[in-house]
Order: sequence, then structure tokens, then C-alpha cells
Amino acid sequence: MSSEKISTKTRILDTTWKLLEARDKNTRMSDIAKAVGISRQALYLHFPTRAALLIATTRHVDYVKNVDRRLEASRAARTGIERLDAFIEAWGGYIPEIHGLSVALRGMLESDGAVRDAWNDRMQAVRHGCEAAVRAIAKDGQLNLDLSEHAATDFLWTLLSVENWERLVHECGWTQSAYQERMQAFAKVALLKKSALTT
Amino acid sequence: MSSEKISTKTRILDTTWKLLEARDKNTRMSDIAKAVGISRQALYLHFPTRAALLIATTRHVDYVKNVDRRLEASRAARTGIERLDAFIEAWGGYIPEIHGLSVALRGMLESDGAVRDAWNDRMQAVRHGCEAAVRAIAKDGQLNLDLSEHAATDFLWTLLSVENWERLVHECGWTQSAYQERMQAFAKVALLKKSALTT
DNA sequence: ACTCAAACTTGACATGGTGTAAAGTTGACA
DNA sequence: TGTCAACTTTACACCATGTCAAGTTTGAGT
Repeated sequence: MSSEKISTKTRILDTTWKLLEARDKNTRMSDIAKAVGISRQALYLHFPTRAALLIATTRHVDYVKNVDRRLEASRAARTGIERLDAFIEAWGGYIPEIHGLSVALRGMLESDGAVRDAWNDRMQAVRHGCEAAVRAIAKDGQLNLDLSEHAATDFLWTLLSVENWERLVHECGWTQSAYQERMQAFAKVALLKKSALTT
Repeated sequence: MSSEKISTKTRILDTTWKLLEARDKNTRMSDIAKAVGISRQALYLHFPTRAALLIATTRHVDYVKNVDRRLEASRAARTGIERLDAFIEAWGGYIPEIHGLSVALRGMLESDGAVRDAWNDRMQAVRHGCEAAVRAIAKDGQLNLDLSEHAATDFLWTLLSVENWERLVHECGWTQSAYQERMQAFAKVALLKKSALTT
């Protein structure tokens, strides 16, 4: 039953993902079709628009890579600080997987409402993770007194954006582990009250 | 002599800028032509491509708003910390002026090498400002010991990206002054060594 | 073996935005 | 009066997305 051949739909999603990650080429519908080995029109039989295909690819990657579980993993943390570290590690480690996809989607944010909704939806999931970490820190009484929980969430969320990862890792040449370590350090120094920083 | 009518070229640049800042509408070549009050083709008599027009608009805005002088103003600062504050104020205050333009250009970064070059060039100017601030801090012996000057510049530059401003101010609803104050605070806490933070 | 439907192919075409090409209009000024 | 620059009008090529319609393959059910 589950040994049946991989469905065309799945092959399309995998291929789209792969093409987007290998970012040197434009990824037009015809490119994707060629790479999958079907006609351009067959693509439209499965996905009505390019936007729909990209959104479906996002969901596909989320499913395959199990983002939600990764992000939820930080729940296990006992302290706010641990939770923050765990969240940055989980999300920061996920960014490289979706980077190509993210670039493709960002190129359509202006023009396409569906893409915008899909992307915002995913980013809200990240924001919730940030919010949970901030709340945990606040509950420990360790939040920087100059910041409301809301402002702290805003900042953490911004700090951890895909765009910032892109700039630091791709443009500035930081290694992935340098990115993670430094982001953990920056986040702590920005969000925690001074007395909590001696840890 | 200088009382002669504003040249069509200038009117095009001003109009393009205005249209891009008023971001609700698409800004096609025909939209710009209509707004200027000339034919679409006349636009091509002045600027060979849309990319060239956008790049010229960037330069035009830089000229009108005198970015370079603004960014250089921080040179007057006596201490590294003062310089950092002045730079964040200058650049942070400039971002709102070029935001619409920035969005339009970013939409073409992938596809158009000339746009990419123009944008990178402008961003390098910002990076130099960051670098100068970091160096001044280092000279005062106040740079965070965990960071090289290079890494500190990378981080400051990333922190002050247009994208981060956009997220915090537009998406999260921070006021411009909240943005500036908090960015100054975050930058200090991230870049300065602990002993320098009691200021 | 036959049939039917789903999955897919081929080829043609509409749309929308960019950019090119060519011929005509207007007005200043020499 | 002639000419030059700035502009207009009209028409068209290009390219990617998306639509349409008519055919072919395949394989599952009977």
C-alpha cells in the first residue's frame, strides 16, 4: 500500500523544493515541469497557479521536516533561558532548509495575496515560538525591565528573521554554528535584565 | 538660469519616488508616465529600462536628501558610543524616506544585476558607517570582547537593515522614535563590553 | 478482452508588462 | 525658413503565466 510509487504530486513538490534550494536558476513553471519530467500543462492539472504550487511546497517541506515538532521541542525547557536557547537552535537550524523557498515566496509577496497569507501564517508560527520564550523568561522574572513582553517578542522575532539569517550567513559569511551561538548571546543580552546576565 | 522650469527628467524622478512611497498602487512604467503627464515612450527616451529608472531614482533621492552628509554627521562624535548613537539616529531617520524605493528595488534584486549592484552599493555605504562606529568603540576599548570588529560590524549592519525597520515599524507598529531608542539600546548592549554598559 | 476514466500530452491562444521601432507633431532659436 | 530636440502615436516582438480543447496512454473493474 505504502510501497506504491511516489505520486506525481509529491514528485512535483520535491522537485520544486530542490530547484528552489539550488538557487542559481530561475524557477519557472516550465523549468519545474521539465525537471519533474512532465509537460508544463500537467503541472497546472495539479496546481492551478504558481503561487499555489509554492504554497503547497511550503506545506510539504513543513510536513517532511516536521517544523512544528521542532519548534515545540523547546517546550520541554525548564527555565525561560533554556527555552530561548532551544527555540533559537530549533528555528535557526530550520532556516537553511527553507531558505530557497523563502526567497521565491518573498518575490511574490507584493503581487499575490495568497502567497502573502501563506507566508504570514508560517511567520506567525515563529512569532508564537518567540512569544512563548519571552513569556517563560518573564515568568522567571528575568525579562529586561525596559521591555514589555510584546516589544520583546517583536524584537526577538525580528532578530530571528530569515532575512537576517540570509545576510549574516550568506552575505557576511558566518557559519551556521556562529550564527546560532551569537544569536543566542544577542537575544539574551537584549531580552534579559542585567542581573540575569551573569549566568 | 536656475529659475528655468524643472526638467522632465527631474519631474520623472520626483514622480517615481512619490509613487513608490505611496505604496498602495503598482508602479508600472505606464503608471509613472501617466503621473508625470508624458507618454510611456517618453519615459524610455530618458531611461532605457525600468531598472535604470529605479537606480536613477535612488541616486536622486540620495542627492535630494543628502544621505552621505547625514551619515557622515556622526563623525563629529567624540566617543565611540556617541558615534554609534548618532549613526543610528541618522540612518534610522533616513530609512522612512527610502522605504518605498527599497521595496521596489528589492523586488528586482533577483532578476536584475544592475539593480543588485546599485542596491549593494548603497548598502555598503551603510556598512561603512557601521564599521566606523564599531572601530570608534574599539578604539575606546569598549568593544564586547566576544566579538571581532568584523563580526560586530556584520551584526550592527544586519540589525539596522531596512527589512528590520520595516518589520518593527510597519508590521509591529513601533513608532519611529521607539525604533530609534530601542535600536540604540540593543546595539549598545550587543556591541559594548559589560563594563561599558553602566553609562 | 472491453470499457471508462484519470492522468497526461500536444498545440494553440489570451493576457499583461517590458522594451523596440518608426513616422509624425510641436516649438524654439538661428 | 530650416532644423533640432523633445515629445506623441501606433504597432509590434518577447516572455512568463494561465486557459482551452482535442487527443493519447494506462490500468482497474467488470
